[in-house]
Amino acid sequence: MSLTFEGVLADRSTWRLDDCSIAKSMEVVGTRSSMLILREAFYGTTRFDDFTRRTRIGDAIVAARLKELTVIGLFDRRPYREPGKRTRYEYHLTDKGRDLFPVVFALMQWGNKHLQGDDGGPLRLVEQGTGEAVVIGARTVSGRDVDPEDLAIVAHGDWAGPQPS
Amino acid sequence: MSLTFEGVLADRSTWRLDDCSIAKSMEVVGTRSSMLILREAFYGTTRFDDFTRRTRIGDAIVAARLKELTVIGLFDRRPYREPGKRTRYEYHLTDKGRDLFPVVFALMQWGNKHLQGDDGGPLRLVEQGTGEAVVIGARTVSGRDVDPEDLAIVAHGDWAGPQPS
DNA sequence: AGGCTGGCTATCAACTAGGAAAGTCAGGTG
DNA sequence: CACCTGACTTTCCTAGTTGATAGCCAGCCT
Repeated sequence: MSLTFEGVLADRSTWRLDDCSIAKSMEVVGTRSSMLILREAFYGTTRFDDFTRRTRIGDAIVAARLKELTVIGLFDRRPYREPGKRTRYEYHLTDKGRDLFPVVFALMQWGNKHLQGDDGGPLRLVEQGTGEAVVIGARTVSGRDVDPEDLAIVAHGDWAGPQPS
Repeated sequence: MSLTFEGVLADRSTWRLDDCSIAKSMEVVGTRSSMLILREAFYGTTRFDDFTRRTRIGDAIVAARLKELTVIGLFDRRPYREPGKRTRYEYHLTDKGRDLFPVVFALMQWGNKHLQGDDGGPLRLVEQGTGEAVVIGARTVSGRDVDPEDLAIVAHGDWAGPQPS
């Protein structure tokens, strides 16, 4: 499989990628600790000590990452107060953070398949209710699955539907 | 959104994740340089100097990564020879490497939406032929889209379809 | 008031990622 | 044969990630 380039991109020797979104994303969330904290957040964790216990990452790093991810806008920091305790903060995923869902679970899916024993790793994603296995993959906005062979890359603003050949 | 845990996982306080596939995946491909090299590989690049030019990563790092990713089994190293040149090697994605497709393009999708200007970044994925926009997301193996709200996590071997309530 | 607890903060050291630049080496060219 | 080129390799250096350990401080408890 290799992707097809459409339009102005067709000749690969005439352009180079400057503003790569993949590179930018990696600079924001491209660390093990960020990913594990995000994993926990998807699992419903919101409090500092739960993050540290469940990820087994040191508290200094968790504190630094939560701050950083909050500044970037992946977490929303909300005060809460338990009876008899002072005010603390909970960290809730924002929409921007939730949108990382495919990234985090595509990593899990790949690790389950290729880095674990034959059992396929400890956890799996299923649909609630039916229990049907869930996969992270490509589909068109209208909901059809897309075979990886049939994918193409276009430049922004360089596509007006299929061209007559 | 936070995921539901099914079966033995239901009480979050009784278990801790040891063998996390996300952590394992990040240790293998969790660097900017690996991701950019994979990006180029999906774009069809196979040769050393094309990787260095198109990713703008130094040759030392590209060499180290290609070797490492080949050892891990993401690339297959094949000799080739151009007329008047000596034998060189091309790096082709294996199935294991190709399976990282959702990871790489989920990162691109997220970066396009959240880290670029209003234009949404330089490149987009479409279906070849129809030109319809493509998204990376969750669906059941039978092909239905799954709303992130309706996802659940189960432990391996701990699910036999929906239970009577 | 004084001690304790929990959520951070600060410091230090080990390790890794990455850029730059020079070195190596097979093999083709003059 | 000497030279050159392209594909790496090696070395050096800087910056960032991580773990470990210790410190800080608000506010509850006695």
